[in-house]
Order: sequence, then C-alpha cells, then structure tokens
Amino acid sequence: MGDKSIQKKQYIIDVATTVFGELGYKNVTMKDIVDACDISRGGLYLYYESTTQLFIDVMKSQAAAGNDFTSLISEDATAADILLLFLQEEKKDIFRKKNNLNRAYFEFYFDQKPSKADNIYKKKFDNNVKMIGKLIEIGIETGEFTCEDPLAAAYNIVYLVEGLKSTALTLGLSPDSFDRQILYILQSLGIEVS
Amino acid sequence: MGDKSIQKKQYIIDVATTVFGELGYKNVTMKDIVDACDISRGGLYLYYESTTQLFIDVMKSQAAAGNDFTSLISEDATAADILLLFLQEEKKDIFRKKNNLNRAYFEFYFDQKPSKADNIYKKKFDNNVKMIGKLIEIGIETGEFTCEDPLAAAYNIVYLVEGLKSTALTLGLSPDSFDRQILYILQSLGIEVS
Amino acid sequence: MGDKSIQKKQYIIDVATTVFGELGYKNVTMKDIVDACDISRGGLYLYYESTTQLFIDVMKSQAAAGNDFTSLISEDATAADILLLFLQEEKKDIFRKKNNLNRAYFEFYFDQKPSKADNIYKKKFDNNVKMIGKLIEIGIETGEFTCEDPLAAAYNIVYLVEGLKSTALTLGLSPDSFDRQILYILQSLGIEVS
Amino acid sequence: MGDKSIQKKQYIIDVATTVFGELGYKNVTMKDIVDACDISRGGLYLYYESTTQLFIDVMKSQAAAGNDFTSLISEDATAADILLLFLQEEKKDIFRKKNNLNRAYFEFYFDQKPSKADNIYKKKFDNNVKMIGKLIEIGIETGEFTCEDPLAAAYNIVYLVEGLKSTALTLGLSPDSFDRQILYILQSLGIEVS
DNA sequence: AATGAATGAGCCTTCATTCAT
DNA sequence: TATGAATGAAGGCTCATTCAT
Repeated sequence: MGDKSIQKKQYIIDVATTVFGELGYKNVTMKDIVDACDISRGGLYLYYESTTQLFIDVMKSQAAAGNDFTSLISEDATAADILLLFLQEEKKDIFRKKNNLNRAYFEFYFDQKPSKADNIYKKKFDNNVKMIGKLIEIGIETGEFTCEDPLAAAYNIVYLVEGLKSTALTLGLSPDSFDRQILYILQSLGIEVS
Repeated sequence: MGDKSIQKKQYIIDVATTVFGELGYKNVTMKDIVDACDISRGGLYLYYESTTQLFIDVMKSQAAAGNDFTSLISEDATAADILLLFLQEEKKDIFRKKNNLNRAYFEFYFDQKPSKADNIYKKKFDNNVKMIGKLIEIGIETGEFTCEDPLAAAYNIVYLVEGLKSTALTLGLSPDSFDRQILYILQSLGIEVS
Repeated sequence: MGDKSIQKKQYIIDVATTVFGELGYKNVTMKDIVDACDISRGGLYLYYESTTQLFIDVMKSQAAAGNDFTSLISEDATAADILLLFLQEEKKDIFRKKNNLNRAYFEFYFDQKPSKADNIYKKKFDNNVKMIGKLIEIGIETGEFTCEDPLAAAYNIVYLVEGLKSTALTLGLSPDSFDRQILYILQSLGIEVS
Repeated sequence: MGDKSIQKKQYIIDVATTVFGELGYKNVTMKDIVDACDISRGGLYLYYESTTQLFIDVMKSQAAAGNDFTSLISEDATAADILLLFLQEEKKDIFRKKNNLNRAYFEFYFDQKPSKADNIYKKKFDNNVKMIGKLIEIGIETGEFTCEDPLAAAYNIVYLVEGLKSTALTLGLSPDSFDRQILYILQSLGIEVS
C-alpha cells in the first residue's frame, strides 16, 4: 500500500469518525460512509470490508491521538493536580459535541465477545486504573491523600467515570453533576476542598 | 381487548424478554419475535407495531416485578444491611444469565431523546438515589456511617453501579471485582469491614 | 334473510356510500368498511365477501334513489325546461361534496370487463340518451329546438357530461365552466338565451 | 448519471409504458415493473423509488413524443381539415390497443391533488383548447365555420373528447359512435358534410 | 485503484380471508 | 348471527456485497 493509499485510508477514518460520532456504531451503514466520504461504493470496499473493520481503525486512530497522563507523573505537578486534570479531560470527553464516540464505543463492545485479544478500550481502561493507582500511592506518600486500598480506589474512580459516561448517554448528565462527583472523589481521598 | 388477548400479550412480553435478553435491543427484529413466539407475522402486529413499543412493555413488565427497597427501611434491619442488600440485588442483576436486559436498556436509551417524560429507567435511577440518600442519613443518625454529603454519596453509588453495569457488558466484569467495589463503598462510609 | 338482516345490510350500504365517496373505489379495503361501520371483520363477511360486491349494492341503492326525468316529460314543462333541469341535476352531482361517487364509478368500471350484463351505469347512460333524444324530438315539434340529428345530439350531450364529470375529477372544473357548456348546448339547439 | 444509465432509464420507461397500458396506474406494483424489465428489485430502486415517479416519467416521455397540431395551422390545410386531423388522432389514441395509457392517466390524476403545478395533462388540455379555438376563429374568417362563441366551442370539443375517452374505458365505445360525434361537431360548426 | 450499476437476501407492513367460539 | 384473533401471501424498501469496466 503506497503513500497515497495510506492518506486515503486516513481520510476515510477521519470522515468516519464524524459519522460514528453522529450516529453511533450500530446505525452506521457502508452507504453512510460512502456518502460522507464522497467516494464510490467499490472504492470504500478496497479499504474496508465492513463498518466493524473501519470502526476498529477509528478507535486506533483515537487511541494514538489520546493523552498520556503517566508521562505527567513526577513532574512538578502534585498528585491531586494530575488526578484533577485527568477527570477534567474525561469531562471534556463526555460533554464534547463533535466527534463524541462514546455511544459508538458502547455499542461496538456490546456486540463483541467480552475478551477479544486486541481490545483497545480495555487497554485504555487498565492504563487508567494503573495510572490512577500510582497517582494515589504517590499522593499517600506526599501526604496529599488518605486511602487504605489504592487499587480499589483507582478502580472505583474508573468505574465511576464509566457510569457517568453511560448515564450521560442514556438519562442525560449535567456538567454540574459531574463536578459534584469530582468533589466527592477528592473528599473521599481526604482532600480538603475549599 | 379481552382476557385472552391480555394473556397473549403477556405471553409475547415474556418471550420477548428472553429475546431482548439474548440479542439486546437494536438487533431484535419483528421476525425474531415472531419466530420465538411461534405466531404469524400478522399476528404479532395485532399486538405490537414495532420492537420499540414491545420493548417499552417489556420494561414496564420488569418494573412492575422489581423490588422496593424503600419499604425495608425502618424495619429492624440496619442501614448498612439494607444498603448491602441493595448492592447484592444489583450484583444479581448484573451477573444474571437469563433475561438480562441491561444491554437492551442501554441500547434503547441510546436511541431515545434523553429526558422523555415517561422514562422508566430514570424513575428507577432517581428512586435509587433517593432511597440510598435516605439510608445514608439514617446510618449517620444511628452512627453507622460517616459522610459529609449524603446526596453526593448516594449519586456516587448509583453512578458507580451504572459503571459496573456497562463495564460488565463491554469489557467484562468478575463477581470479585464487584465485591471489592462493595467493600470500597462501605469503607468510604466509615464502616469497618472484617 | 330476515328483516333485521335487511336493515343491517342497508346500514352497511349507507356507511359504505360515504366511504366510497371519500376514497373512491380502488382505495377502499374491507377494513375501511369494518371500521366505518363499527362492526366486526367476520360480521361484514356475513353480508359481503368483497368490496366489489358491496360497491355493486351501493350502486343499486343509488340507482333506486335516482331521479326519473322521463316521468316529467309531457307535463306542463317545456322540453328546454326539462333539459335544463337534467343538466342542473348533473351539475349538482358533479359538484356535490358529500357522497360523491363519481370517482368510485370510474375506478370500478375501469376494472370491469366493458360489457358486463348487469351494468347499472350503462343502463343509466342509455336511459339518459333515450330521454334526451325524446326531449329534443319534442322540442323540435314544439318549435323550441332546431336539430338535424336528435339522436346524435342526445349522445353528444351525454358524452359531454361524461367529459365534464371526469375532467372535474382529474384537472378540476369550475361551476362557471359547467354553466358555459350548458349555454353552449342550448345555443347549439337553436335556443336564444338572454 | 452516465449515458448507459440514461439508456437503462429509458428502457425502464418503455417497458413500464406497456405495463401501465395493460394494468392502468393503480394496479401496477414495483414488482410488476421488476418482472417486466427482468431486473432485480434493488436495481429498479436505483432509478425509481415509486410507481408514481415512474409514471410521471412515462407521461413526460409520452408528451415529448406527442404531435403538435399548432404547427400545422397556416399551412395550406383548411381549418376543417386540421380539426378533422386532430379528431382522428384522438380516435387513434382512444382505440389504440397497445400502450393505451388513458386509463392510467385517469387513475393517476384521480389520486393527485387537482391543479398541481407541473400537470402535464392539464398542459395538453389547455393547449388543445387554445389550438382548437384558434382553428375555429380561422375557420370563421375563411367562411368555413359558423360559430358565435369560438372559445366555448373549443372547450366543448375538448370536454366531449374527454367524455368519449372515459366512456370508452367504462362502458365501451365503438369507432362508429366516435365518427358520428365527429360528424355532429362539424355540423354544429355549420359545415355541410356529404 | 476506482467506479457505480446490479444483485438478492431480509425485514417491514398491510390486507383479504378464515375459523373457533 | 356475530366476534375478533390468527394466518400467510404480497408488496414495499434497504443494505451488504460483487463485478465488469
């Protein structure tokens, strides 16, 4: 596959990101992609044989563009600062209007067998748990946090974010509600918030 | 609609519950229901004009069959006991093999405009928040719990359960992981768990 | 078939007349009739096995209720008066809002083989031709009319009315346009109209 | 849409013309067209989304192929000759065995709101009235015709033709009957026919 | 690489008609 | 007579997928 091909593929991925953002995963047809990309039916099939394959590449593309909070650790920010930063990134993600893929992610993984090898989402999930666990441990060391079981706390935060994410898609969620949960988390870790 | 008709409708609802449990909401076609019920195409349409209408009745049927924890309050069980009971019911719900509608619920509400008037799921959600909030307040009074913001704590628990629910459907969740989160919640409320 | 049955049948015919008036012949389903009559599906089939049979009875019912201009001839009205009366009845028929069956008639006969034995419409058509022919002959005798071929003139009038009828249903027709044609006919018969 | 596509579309129109000619408008289903064209269901939908759209194109195709009598005026034919020519064309149209769309036209326009903007049939109707009106005026000038109200006469002829057309479809019409009406018209215009 | 016409499977929906009660 | 639940055929429509060019 030549350079030109790779560019075309990336173009399709970019356009598809918008489409999946608007319609979710299950509603998207090959025709939707074809129309949005303004290419031919046959043309799309040269690159992708199904919306599934395409969505996988969309996810990979997103993962490559994602932030890496682990790298922030051990710079001069405090553990609490970084945790807050992480939560605010998640907030942005949940309330993002354009290219919000959360619904598509859920629908995609609902359709997959739970333990596929190359599970991008799981990798991100586990990374987050690990990163937050480390953060909490650091916070405990520096005296910022109080916590008996850092790993359980880390899982707790990540599951909670998942819950906020899905609730935002089903029942709706206000930014204020999200903020109140951030506060509650920090308080649970023994931080005094003014 | 006569008695017989009501029975038939309930029969369809019961069969459909299984189908939605197996396939989720979006994958189910009228044909799936027809096949599972062993009735004719036209026959089904006498009762339901769409899978959407049918699923709404399935949800109503489930809601009618659900537990009411509020009624348990102020009997001789402690607040912690009742909270634990609630969480264990949620655990059962998440790990139930048969007629597990969680995926269907998510997919259904992804498709609805958020905040439709007669939102069964929202009603249950709000009820749970209210009930847990009350429980925590009672627990604080009796000295079982320590908590600065009972309402935030209640929301926290309910969002967390949502997160566990969706995670179970996407990445998979072990009963042990669920239990660890129960433990973490109780500890956060200041309970010493042996 | 008892008295009660006959009444019920007439009731169905009356209701059906309205339905055919609103929807034409081809659009009407047995369900439309059932709904309008507020009887059961099976109930209707006891009386009529198809919309075709029902429409035939509707036509018979209409025919029985129709005017008989022949009886007016040789009373003290002049030929021109009676001709005018006939044309004004046809006008009423064309512009009638309620129970206007003209469309239904056309659609029905489009579907029939052209020369069915018991053709009600043909009988009416032939009657009209005969009646008008007689009128013109009388008019010629009394010196009211001038006409070389009374039969051709009679056919001409009846075909013209058919044309006005169908045009009213396809392209639309104004009462004024109808009146101008009445005038034209009378002038063709040598009558001076003020 | 490429050249080939246009050819295919025309092919469909041509086949459909025959089908509408045989069955009328209301009886024709997409399946009828599919079968007659020997293409796939989906294939037809690439070109037409409904029998209505298809019939509109059939009408356009017919209109494009129609005669223009106006162009014959002021050549060396007399007004009476041209009028006769017009009537004989209408006769051919009415008694044509193959691709006779008259029934389909009626059924189509019964279903439309009267006075739709792009009403092909109305255009033809109005054209005919205008053309015949002009003819009669010319005939009066040349002394061929006698007529007090040329416009009313023109309408009369066109409505009459409509009546003959619809009668042919409902009760049946013999060529002789048509001829007798031609004769009557000409006589009404003061022409001596041998 | 790219096009877009073509296919046919599959689901949706309506309706005439039957039949047990 | 009367009911209305039930059936299944028929037609509408969409979509993933293929293939000749």
